[in-house]
Amino acid sequence: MRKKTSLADIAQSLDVSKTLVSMVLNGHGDSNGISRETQERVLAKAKELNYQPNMLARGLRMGKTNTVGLIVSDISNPFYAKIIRAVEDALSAYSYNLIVCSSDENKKKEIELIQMLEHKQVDGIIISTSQATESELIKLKQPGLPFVLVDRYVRSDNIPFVGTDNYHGAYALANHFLDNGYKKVVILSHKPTHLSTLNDRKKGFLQGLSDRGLSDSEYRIIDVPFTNRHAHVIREMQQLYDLFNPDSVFCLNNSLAIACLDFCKQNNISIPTQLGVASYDEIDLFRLLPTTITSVEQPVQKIGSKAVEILFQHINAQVPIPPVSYQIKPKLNIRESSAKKTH
Amino acid sequence: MRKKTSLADIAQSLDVSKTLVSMVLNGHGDSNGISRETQERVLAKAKELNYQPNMLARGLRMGKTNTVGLIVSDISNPFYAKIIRAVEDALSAYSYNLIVCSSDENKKKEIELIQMLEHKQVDGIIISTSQATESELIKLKQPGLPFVLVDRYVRSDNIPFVGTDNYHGAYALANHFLDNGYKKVVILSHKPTHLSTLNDRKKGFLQGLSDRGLSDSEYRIIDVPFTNRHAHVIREMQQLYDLFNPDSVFCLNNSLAIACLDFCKQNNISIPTQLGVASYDEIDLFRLLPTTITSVEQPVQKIGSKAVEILFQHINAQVPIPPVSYQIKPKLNIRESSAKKTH
DNA sequence: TTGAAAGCGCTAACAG
DNA sequence: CTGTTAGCGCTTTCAA
Repeated sequence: MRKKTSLADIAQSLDVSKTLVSMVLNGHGDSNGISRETQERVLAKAKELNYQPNMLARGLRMGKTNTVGLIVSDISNPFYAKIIRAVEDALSAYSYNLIVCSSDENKKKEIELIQMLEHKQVDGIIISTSQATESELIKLKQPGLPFVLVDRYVRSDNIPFVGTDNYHGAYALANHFLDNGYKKVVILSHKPTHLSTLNDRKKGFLQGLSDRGLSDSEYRIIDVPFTNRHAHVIREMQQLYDLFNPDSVFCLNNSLAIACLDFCKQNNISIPTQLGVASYDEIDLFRLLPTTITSVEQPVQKIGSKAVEILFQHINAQVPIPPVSYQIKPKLNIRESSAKKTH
Repeated sequence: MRKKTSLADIAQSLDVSKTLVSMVLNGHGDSNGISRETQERVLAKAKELNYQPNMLARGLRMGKTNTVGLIVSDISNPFYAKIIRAVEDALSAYSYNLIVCSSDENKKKEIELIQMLEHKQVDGIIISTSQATESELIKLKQPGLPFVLVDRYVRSDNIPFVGTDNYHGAYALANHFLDNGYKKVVILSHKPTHLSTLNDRKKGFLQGLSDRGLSDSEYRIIDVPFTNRHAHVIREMQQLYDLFNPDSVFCLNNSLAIACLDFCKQNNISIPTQLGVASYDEIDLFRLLPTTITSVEQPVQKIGSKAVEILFQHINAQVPIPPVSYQIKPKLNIRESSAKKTH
């Protein structure tokens, strides 16, 4: 196992300086007026010795790693998996790579991850935070390290954000429910609800209901904890179903929707004849089920690429630039699971 | 935007050496006999100046980055998303992080990614390769850089591998199909089929059929390209359906299964009464659909953790250790989509 | 108990 | 056209 070849090795075996080799290998040969011939000797020798640059050394020297960090609550959630993919693709155009991390909705873990990324000297961080407030994020943030929030925002005018307009997405869905005759609605959400996404969806939906005159007695909210959410949904839906006798359910994210479908399955509740169902967040299979599932679909591709675009504006900025916020309109996929009520 | 604090800053402001500070901060204070008091002064000052270690510098010096690379064909595929999550969790026990990359079944891209990871000095690489042979991988591999193959292997005794026993998983499924009376089977796969996974599944399934005396005229194989696979599946299934009049389909991975479900949906083909369906690879929703989908489920958790375990055996090995292969048995989820044939 | 000095591999002023 | 030098921030002999 021979030692890896470095710039110095090439320089030495050619009897030139490291500087020269570095210039040539980085394509700055011409601009530094290095003779054609010398350049070719360098290139040839580099190939001969199978030279592989050491990005650590380069990064240390240049203060730049061409790596960004991405933190989400769970990379195996299909929604985040797609965001990650979109971010990866957008980054590759800049020759950047991605360190991904799952925070499991755990603030402590999230903070540790941010610090770890800073220690690894990433050039920027994209994060779907589980923090309630900006203060902790700001405190952590090394001055000058670009942050972009995706999906979830925190009360702040100091950090750029890219996400969807959850409020209006849910509002539109509420109208759709009412249009189709539903009037005893269950809202399936999480607690503690410090997440901007869930809060906005809930607010938007409730506003939608109340704007059409639905009274408080005509809906119920179920808030399940994040841990063991599936089982909680099943149990609480079970209880509420007999008590409240709902005609529809609005699931505030895809995990909750899956759990809700499981509940229906287990209890032989047919959708939509016995229960109308809609989900925030799309899953590929939703449009392929025998009964297709109504959903609010977020433009994941767009979110990812926009987040990267903004991140690079900050990375490349000479002077601090003001943070911007993008709220992209989601798309309402009206499908069979929320068909006009017949019962 | 003040400069970040380094070891030197702490050393200087305390009038001690960088050496000492380094020792203390790495917990080697006691073992180097540094006085309790000095240690505390260092720790206090580090906190006061908000010292954040620079892992680049440390990595350069130590030849170790505490980072591994993971390459799969598409990180947004639910199967890989789960593998990634499992790997991430296993790595976090070692305080390691993960750079993830999608190769899109593209050899050239894969090779570039491997090189990029080597340049970034990752301590090891886990890869679900799209290469046909080991030669290219071996050629790339810097001597001493640990590789572990997951999911897909290449003909080789030189690189450790962790995956499932695709042959027997598919073999078992063939038996299940025959047990339930299916006898005109479509096998839905990809071309070019250089992937060990698809090849083994196909072989195992065909062997299963032939061991029970099914003749060549009683099955058909559809091989679609990777690009635009969904549309291809729909089109080719369409054609074959009328011609061959199959009673069942075995989809060799989850993307193909989704496309197949779409085909059935579009053509109002009811599962399983008109067409039995099974998928290799599980998707959460499969067990929640009104008609649940039979699948061969791979132990993703186990694959991820085992791959990491093996990787670290190699990373920590003083002398080269022989590569091992793990083939984990998959689980056959028999569900409604392949119920006993009645027509 | 502590420090000096060297060096990981690279790039960038500056000098010739 | 090319080389010298310095230094990014850290760890590690070796010496005191």
